[in-house]
Amino acid sequence: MPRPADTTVRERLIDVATDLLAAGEEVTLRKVANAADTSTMGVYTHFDGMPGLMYAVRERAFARLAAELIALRPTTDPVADLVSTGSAYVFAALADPALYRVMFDIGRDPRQPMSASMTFAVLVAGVERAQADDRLDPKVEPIPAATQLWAMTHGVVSLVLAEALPTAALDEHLPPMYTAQLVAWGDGPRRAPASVRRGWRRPAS
Amino acid sequence: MPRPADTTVRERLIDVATDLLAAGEEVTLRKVANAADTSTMGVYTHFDGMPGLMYAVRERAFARLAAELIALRPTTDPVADLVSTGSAYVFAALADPALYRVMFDIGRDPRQPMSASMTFAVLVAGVERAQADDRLDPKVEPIPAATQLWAMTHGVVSLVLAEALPTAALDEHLPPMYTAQLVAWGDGPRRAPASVRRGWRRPAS
DNA sequence: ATCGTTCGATAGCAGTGCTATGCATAGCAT
DNA sequence: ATGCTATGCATAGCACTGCTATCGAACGAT
Repeated sequence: MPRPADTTVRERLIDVATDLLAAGEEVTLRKVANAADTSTMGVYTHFDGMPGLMYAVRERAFARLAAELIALRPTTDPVADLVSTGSAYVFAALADPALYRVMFDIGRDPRQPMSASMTFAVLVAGVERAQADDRLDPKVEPIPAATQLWAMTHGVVSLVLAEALPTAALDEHLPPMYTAQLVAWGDGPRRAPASVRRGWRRPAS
Repeated sequence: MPRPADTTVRERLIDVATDLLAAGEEVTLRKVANAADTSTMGVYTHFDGMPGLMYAVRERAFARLAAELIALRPTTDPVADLVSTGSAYVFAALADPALYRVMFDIGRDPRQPMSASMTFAVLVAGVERAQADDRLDPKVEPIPAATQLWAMTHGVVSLVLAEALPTAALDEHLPPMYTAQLVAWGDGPRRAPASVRRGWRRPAS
């Protein structure tokens, strides 16, 4: 059989591309190849050209994000956990804005990485936990509910990254949006979602 | 005085760039210049290169969007009008997805067109009208409220355009998000926001 | 009519992603 | 151990990108 591909090259290419994004530099074919100590052809043997590399970057970015969200251990307050998850999501996005933009920038490649669904699944599980604890109305469907939380969060984050809203908008506007939605899902009469009112800060772990 | 710039060229360049986006084609310097019946230099006399042209495109896109939203005449139900404005916003975004993406894609140009504030101002005015009619809690601050509506709408639209949500999400998820937020602002006890529950359809005018 | 100034067309620059071409290398059969 | 073969990868060149230097030409003021 023929010579096997040096699998480390593939990882290095994704690493370098991700690092370039984090550094705010442009991700270009030759720059990536050089920094990964290979030639431009590496991008074509391991990926389907530049779009393929960017897809791999998105895939890994979503996977990392999902891992970060899962790393948050559930507490005894599943509604507060839901907010913590959102907080961690926001924190990750702001920690690497260029990467976050790439994650949602399907150029001409409409594929969505499997890992994106993983990230989403964390939200769904969070809603289901809150329902199991009788904190949210059991008639609320978890998937649509998670979708709405995701859309709200992504909406504010996206506008902030687009310079359309100041960074402070995350602290000022996202909590009341969560509050309104959680109340609509039954967290109102039972007890006030104080967790949300406490503000929007970096997650503990 | 010297020779005056042919101001029609400037408009034609913006036209052509916008049309290319609507056609789903890539906007390239030579393509734009050719289609506008001028040379590549036109982009540099009338704009600050390609970024300048794209900024002008965004500026006009926001202005057109603001005009469309203003064209919606207020009815006797200001809360329903708020929803209609959102509906028109969504419709405009879906009518030209590539243009909408460009509107919020600040490449390395952090400037935000004045016309973006115009669009936003329509939302603020809508909230104020609802308060004047005693339909929303007067303690709600219009600017933050409008920001939240904008973020929710943009969030869902953005995820749909990123292929992260199906188009149907606009009909299924945006209305309940509006409902929850409007209820939180006082539209609950008084009367049900039936306007929202009616669904998410194309605005009349 | 003349002049001066600015527009805008032409050509060339470095850089982009991509492909065609070789060549060295790693695995297998012998 | 030794060929053979199929594959990874480097090189060079392609058409294309945005941009700038140059220069002719058109217009307004005088």
